[in-house]
Amino acid sequence: MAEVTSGLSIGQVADRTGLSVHALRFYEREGILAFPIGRALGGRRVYSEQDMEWLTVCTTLRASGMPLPVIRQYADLVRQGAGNEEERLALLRQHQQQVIGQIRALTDCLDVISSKVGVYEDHLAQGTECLDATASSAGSEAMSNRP
Amino acid sequence: MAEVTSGLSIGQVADRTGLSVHALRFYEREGILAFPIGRALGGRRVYSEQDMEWLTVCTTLRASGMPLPVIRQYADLVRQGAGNEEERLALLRQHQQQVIGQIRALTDCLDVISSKVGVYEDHLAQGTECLDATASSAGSEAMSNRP
DNA sequence: TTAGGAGCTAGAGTCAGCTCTAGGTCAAGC
DNA sequence: GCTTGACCTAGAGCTGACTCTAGCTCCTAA
Repeated sequence: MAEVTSGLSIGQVADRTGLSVHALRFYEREGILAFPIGRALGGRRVYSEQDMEWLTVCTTLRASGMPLPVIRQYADLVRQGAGNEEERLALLRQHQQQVIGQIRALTDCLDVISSKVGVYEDHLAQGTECLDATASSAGSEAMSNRP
Repeated sequence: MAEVTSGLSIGQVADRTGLSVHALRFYEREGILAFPIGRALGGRRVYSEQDMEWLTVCTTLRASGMPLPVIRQYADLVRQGAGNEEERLALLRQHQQQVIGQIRALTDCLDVISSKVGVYEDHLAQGTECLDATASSAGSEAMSNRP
């Protein structure tokens, strides 16, 4: 394999992606990177534009909760080259649905949390004590639902 | 301490909350539960309505990413009783902001993922091969931005 | 020419959040 | 009386995703 002379060092890539140097090496070992990283004289890694783009994709997938084994699967498909686009699309669509689900779940949690915040704000504004031990609006609602 | 006779067994609570029996015991050991769980003859746990409400709060907080040490902090405040409502409110508000941040971040990720899904769909619909090796829209955009 | 800094590999360690195991109690049903 | 099943405690083990260490190389600048 020819030695690469232009590109970014692992430290520069760490700075730009926000990943640690350790994590970058770890990703490579784990087969998360779609393309073999070039090497300079002395065996140092040299990252190309394409590698940076791929890392951006990886960090997006990771940040949205895709596990490393699934990212590796996707990287494998990309590495194999043209012809498996349906599979890649299926994988992405599945993750898309999961992210939509995550957002929905978080939004539901946010509603509960916001209503608890509201309950505490009201109590504090009125200078009253919280009657309910957990000051949970769910609790008070459950109470008021009783006959 | 008096023995409790009415309430739910740990198995029933596990069924209702979706937490495992192991997790319920673990939470108790870790001080996650705001109130001491009653015990029946033989030392078996008996969960009250209040415990169930608290567990609902806990699962909401956990599901939205609050770490166990923070939930314990909150439980400590609740255990201490009235007088620290400002602290509880501050803790909840901080978490509320974090959840809002999480939703925003996930929404950003979803945009990227959806645009990649779109790219693949277009390629497959047109029967063309992906020119870009990662088939990333970000990649093609970067290309078209070049002079 | 030597000190410092960035990089290398292989492999061990860490952390959160459970999850499981071993070895026991206890109540109900056959 | 015996088995079964749900529960108990203390503590070890597991998983995912890094993160760190030891011991090395290589380049650059004083």
